[in-house]
Amino acid sequence: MQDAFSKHPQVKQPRLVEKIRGIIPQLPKQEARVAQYMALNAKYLGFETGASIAKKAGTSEVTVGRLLRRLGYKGMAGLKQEIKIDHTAGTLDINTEQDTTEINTLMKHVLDSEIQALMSIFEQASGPGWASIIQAVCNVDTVFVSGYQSIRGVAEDFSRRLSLARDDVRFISAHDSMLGEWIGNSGGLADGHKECLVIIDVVPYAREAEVLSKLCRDQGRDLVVVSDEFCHWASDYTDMIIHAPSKSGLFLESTGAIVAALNLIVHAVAENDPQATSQRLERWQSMTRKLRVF
Amino acid sequence: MQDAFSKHPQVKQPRLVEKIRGIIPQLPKQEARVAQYMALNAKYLGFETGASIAKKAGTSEVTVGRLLRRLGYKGMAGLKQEIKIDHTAGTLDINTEQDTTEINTLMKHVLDSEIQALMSIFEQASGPGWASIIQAVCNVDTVFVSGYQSIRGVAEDFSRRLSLARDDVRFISAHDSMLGEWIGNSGGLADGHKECLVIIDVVPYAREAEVLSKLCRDQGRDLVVVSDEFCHWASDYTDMIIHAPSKSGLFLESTGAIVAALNLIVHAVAENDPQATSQRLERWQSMTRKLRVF
DNA sequence: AACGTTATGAAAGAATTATAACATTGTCAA
DNA sequence: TTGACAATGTTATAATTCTTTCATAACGTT
Repeated sequence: MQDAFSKHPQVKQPRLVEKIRGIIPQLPKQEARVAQYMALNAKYLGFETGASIAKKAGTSEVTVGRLLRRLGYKGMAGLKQEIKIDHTAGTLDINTEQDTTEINTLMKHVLDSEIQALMSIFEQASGPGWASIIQAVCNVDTVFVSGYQSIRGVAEDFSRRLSLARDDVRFISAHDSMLGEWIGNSGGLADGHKECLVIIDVVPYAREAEVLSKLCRDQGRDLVVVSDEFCHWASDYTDMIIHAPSKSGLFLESTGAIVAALNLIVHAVAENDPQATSQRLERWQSMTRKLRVF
Repeated sequence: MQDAFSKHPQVKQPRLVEKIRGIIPQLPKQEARVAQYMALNAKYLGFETGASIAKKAGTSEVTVGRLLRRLGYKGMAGLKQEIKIDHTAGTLDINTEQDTTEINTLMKHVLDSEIQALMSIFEQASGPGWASIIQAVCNVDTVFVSGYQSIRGVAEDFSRRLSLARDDVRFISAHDSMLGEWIGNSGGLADGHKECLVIIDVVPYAREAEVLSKLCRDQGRDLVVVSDEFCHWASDYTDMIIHAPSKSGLFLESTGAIVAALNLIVHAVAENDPQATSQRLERWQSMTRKLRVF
């Protein structure tokens, strides 16, 4: 696995095809055939295997391997890796071309995962579901936030920051507060009063999260779940879900993507009514100044 | 939530994803994870292999195979075939170019900043100062952690996670606890007892942070500061500083890089004594199992 | 023609991946 | 608790895929 992250494409045409096209003239006959085939079928290359390409190009497996190596890939696996990256990165062509100073392999790998995770988040934040999530958080009288264990703090921070962007944000913890906030109206919302709950939960999923979700829906609140890529329970309760990839090869799962997603939500909510927001910020600053916290 | 104008291939959801989504609720935990992963990464499934999916989903290869068969495919090969068909039929648009998400300019810019910030962190984590920071956190009897305002939660999470990697980690908050932890020995450490403090602080810097830092040094503790790129005060007290870029163009500064840095620290500490760590994890798991939190 | 250089595929081997059989663990109800 | 049964991982095995080595063929150069 050669350094993947420094290779994100800037050009639309996948590098692969470019590279192949450029090199064809200098190739020996058979290899050129293979190259030609690959260029033409670049899209399907992911499904091919060295052998299958060889057969279709009418040559031997060995030749395919040789070409691959000549192109600078470490065999078929390497090529697939690159294609895959082309796909992820192709959707948002970002300039990541930096020469990063020497970083060891694990680090490289982790960094790559983190970047991928980030990209995934930004994709989701540009996707069709995003707007409804933001609306759910904006057009509501009260927003509740909850999170457990290893990301509880992140959830609390989220509620703090969201408070800077809008009114009536509360962090709740079923364990601590016994859900006093929700027992008001005999299990339902007051008329005309709209609420929503943002649950942040990662593996190992908290028993509490699912229970709370059910309760939330039963009482008529909107539900937004920010979770990791393995969360299988959320879709039973809502379709406003953000899946933040967390698998990065570290001792504990990474929470970077979740944080990024939450940051984006706060931003979007703030953007939703910029004027009100800047007023809020001002008031906040003057408050903190009086408190002399800083 | 199906908007007609979206450029997204919602309708195009391939059979595969449908099928998976439908069956997830009835699946056992691990298989559900795999299923979830597959649904989320349907686009890239073509490049994956049974083993690679297993790894990324954090389960064993066998489970993947079982799921595949449960879904009606004859193993990995069968699935790939189906994908290939879907693909050629244009259902899964693996095709890079158009029809992919359009991310607006701000987003692109923010994403770019975030990535840069990440890279900066990873560079620092490979630089010369890193080792001493890790040593400071490892070779010490007690680690204190503190953080304020908008990243207080992050700091708390860090202390929770660090607790999984080593003993005697405590979150302190001068305001809340009045520093009871530190008034023991008339302002100094007991002999032979080594302690260190990790302060996490971002702009606008908390008055408390600097005071605490001074106190910390005066009493003979090591000090690590994780802060943003503007932090001006930390270098007066220590040279173990991580600067996590936070300027990203969002309404509030981004905390992604800080979180990444903290994740890396936890990992490095865990790595420092892998055996002890895995034992700790085990004990933790059995504890949580007894508590039935999950 | 003699020679070296490059191109190529065959066969053997190494590595990876998929499947099957078995063992362990966890879960739930009596 | 205990026992039955489902879930999951382990080990072993088979199948596939990739790489290496080597012998031969093709080509051009002197």
